[in-house]
Amino acid sequence: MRHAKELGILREHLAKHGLKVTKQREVILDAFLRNEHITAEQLYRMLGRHKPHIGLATIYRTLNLLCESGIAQERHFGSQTHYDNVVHKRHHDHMICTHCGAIIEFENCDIEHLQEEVARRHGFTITTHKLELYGLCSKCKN
Amino acid sequence: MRHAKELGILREHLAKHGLKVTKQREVILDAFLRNEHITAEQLYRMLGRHKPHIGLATIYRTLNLLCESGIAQERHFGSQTHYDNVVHKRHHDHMICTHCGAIIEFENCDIEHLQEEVARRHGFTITTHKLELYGLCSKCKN
DNA sequence: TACGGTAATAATAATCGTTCTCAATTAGCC
DNA sequence: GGCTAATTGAGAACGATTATTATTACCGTA
Repeated sequence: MRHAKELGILREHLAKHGLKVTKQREVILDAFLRNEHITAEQLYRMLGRHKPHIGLATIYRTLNLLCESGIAQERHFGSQTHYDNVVHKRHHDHMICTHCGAIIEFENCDIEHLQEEVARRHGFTITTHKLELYGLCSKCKN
Repeated sequence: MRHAKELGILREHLAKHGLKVTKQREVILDAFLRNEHITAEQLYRMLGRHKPHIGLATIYRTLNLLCESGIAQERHFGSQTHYDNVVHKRHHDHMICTHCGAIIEFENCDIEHLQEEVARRHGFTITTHKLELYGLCSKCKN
């Protein structure tokens, strides 16, 4: 079975809240984990011809469960909500080209350390963060 | 006249794009600048009993103009879009308590320098950025 | 000051992403 | 296997934002 680790995390989260493990939830988890980040709509189309048809509402419900259990993280970008895979992949931030829409990922430990420092100074405990740089990518500078 | 500087910026932006200066735009700009950050809905209620009634659509249109001209910056938070005043106030980022919803502002030059460095490494030119730290504020740690 | 072209407005309808409702189905414990 | 509560899919509903449209306001020019 693929994604055994994440399936375990999800099962545990469901058990802890008296919820049930269903075929749909397993299918959605599996499809979700094949991508870095994805929207509900994309998942819906991706699972379009799956044997038991999966409704859009179920996908939204399940993505929310994945967020609660720490497998996914939601990010508001444009009009849609994107869901990031945060288990296998290290945390990363984004540079977004305001001209062509390109998204460049990066990670920087120094920045994260400074964030921790700022938070400590305010008695704040960080659980997660979001950093987005907007501007022009190398191709669009002309 | 209050907010003469920002009015000048807006007028210039409008002129450059063949758009017109209207009473509504001046009123909305003025009301917008009285706050650190605000939503379209809040502005709408705030201007509810203004002499020429101002429609919600006009507020959205004008806020978009303010963003284009660099006077405002939009931020997606929860389901609504918040608009930040960025002319008088220095750029600042936010710590958001996921328990009580408190928003703590901060600014940190070192982080911004590191952002520039990362961007340079990717041939990216930053025009603006957004940094949000999520977690628990000092009051909610219990 | 009046004119004329064009943009802006208010009201409303429409759109889009997301959530809710509800009857039918299914998981998980006895 | 059967009970009970959770889950599902379909479509309606929702809320924030944008488009439409007839009317009004701006502003350069005469």
